Amino acid sequence: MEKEAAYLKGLSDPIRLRLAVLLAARGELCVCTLSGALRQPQYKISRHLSILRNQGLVEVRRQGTWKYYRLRPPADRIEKSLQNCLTDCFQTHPTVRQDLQRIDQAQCASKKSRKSSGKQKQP
Amino acid sequence: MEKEAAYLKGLSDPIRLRLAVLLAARGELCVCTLSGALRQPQYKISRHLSILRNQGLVEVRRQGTWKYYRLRPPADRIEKSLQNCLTDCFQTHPTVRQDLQRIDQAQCASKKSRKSSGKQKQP
DNA sequence: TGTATATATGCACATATACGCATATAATAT
DNA sequence: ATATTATATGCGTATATGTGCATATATACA
Repeated sequence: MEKEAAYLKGLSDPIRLRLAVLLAARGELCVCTLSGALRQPQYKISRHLSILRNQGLVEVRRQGTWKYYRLRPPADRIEKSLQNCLTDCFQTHPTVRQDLQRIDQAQCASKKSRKSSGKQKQP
Repeated sequence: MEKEAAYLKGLSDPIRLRLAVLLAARGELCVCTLSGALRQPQYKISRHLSILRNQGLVEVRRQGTWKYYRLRPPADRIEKSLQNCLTDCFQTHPTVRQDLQRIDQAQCASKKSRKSSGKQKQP
């Protein structure tokens, strides 16, 4: 039962829970987007993502200087059920709605005017 | 999101997770039964139950010298979904099966020969 | 009253956790 | 090579957590 408890422990911090819910909602997000959405310093987000990663909750993809995090596909019925909960139950939570809204309005580099200058690859 | 994370934190320890799953399966159990099922000292079980209680996961009923713990009815969709997971997904876990088996074979006082002497009320 | 059983808790200790700050690493662009 | 942007991490610190042991509390019974 250690494994399952560890999975839940990964979600047992407010910051990490928000991160997981956002990833469940959007599939894939980079650190700076998450940092903006939660209005938390980048180092804090990076740390929590690395905790989620160590416990097998998320995986990463690199694209240029960005790293895109996503939920790892569930390994069993329990993980699947918990991820369903992230998707189904948490999306209406006020905090989550705000976080998602900030993602949509984000002026993060991956959306911002770098596009106009065309000086960096876009995701 | 603090509240939801705290709920998950309650379940994020192996002992407490097992306790919650057993309560989900059996509805109501006393400390000595749980102590026997998990093969953990009584004080440890009491402590973890009090943690679960402080975080609103369980409630208690007293009957004579025994205290019967049960899951608190879910307060929202999230808690409901998580409790469903305890009931649906965890019941086949080897550890849980063993714990349940020990409950059934329990020689705990609430099942034992006190009944024959009739000296204490039975649950 | 005193005894037995069930449950809870004070205490000390070791370990884990979350945090902020500064800085390191990595990729890209000039 | 240098600068810029994105991300990760070492360090110190404060707090939380889980544990074991001993003991306290509470109820029931003789």
